Amino acid sequence: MKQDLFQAIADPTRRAILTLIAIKALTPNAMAEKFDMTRQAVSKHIKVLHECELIKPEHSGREIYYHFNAKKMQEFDNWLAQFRQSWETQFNQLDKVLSTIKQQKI
Amino acid sequence: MKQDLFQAIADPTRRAILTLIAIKALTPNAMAEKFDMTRQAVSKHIKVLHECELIKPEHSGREIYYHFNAKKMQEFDNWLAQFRQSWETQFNQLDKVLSTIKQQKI
DNA sequence: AATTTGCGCAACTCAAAAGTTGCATATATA
DNA sequence: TATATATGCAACTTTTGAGTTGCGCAAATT
Repeated sequence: MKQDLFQAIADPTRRAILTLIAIKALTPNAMAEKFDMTRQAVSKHIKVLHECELIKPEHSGREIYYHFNAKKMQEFDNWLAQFRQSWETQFNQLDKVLSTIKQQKI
Repeated sequence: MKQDLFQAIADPTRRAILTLIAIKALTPNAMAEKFDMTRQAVSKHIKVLHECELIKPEHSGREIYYHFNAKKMQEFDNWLAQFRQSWETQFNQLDKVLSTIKQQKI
């Protein structure tokens, strides 16, 4: 099943996995040691992250190191872009209010 | 129930609502007209978005205009910050590869 | 005052997702 | 070759979430 990017990062465990491997690639076992759940549960999260290409496997013998795929995460950044103008506008309006208050004080 | 910010944007309908009201504040009825679902279904999405403060209500008689809260959306930007270094690094590495290929062509 | 309209809340159904146990496969080690 | 280790897959249970119907309340309209 093709996984949705937003769905993938909705789970706290998966976000924690991403934070971990953004620093250093890890094997499923290494990840499982960090969380209070079975290896299989972590393995399912890995599957979701892999299917939406947020992580990439690197095989090394019988171990699999999963790497963070920054390129995919940028899609989230691109989605956020549509709102950046809004928040800049709203902050400009806040600036206006603040400077108005300032003037009233004087 | 206190809603999770990432959970809130996991649903496509909720993302569509955010995109809509980032342009112009809307009432629940106005939103429901845009989607092929009942007003109550939209109302539940509004509840989720409101609980995590991604939207803010403005009462006007019996109507409620929901506004986009840009400030809250910035928290995603803050979360993404931890990955920015990763993807700049990964793109620098791509640049290296590309310039290596370029040199081989010459 | 009676009716319509806009909205939220509660109970319910149904589907999906998180987590478990058990098993199969491939690689490493004794 | 036998055994231990690393991983993925399938079946199952439990939890969560999306959507519906039905209801009640408050504001507007008649």
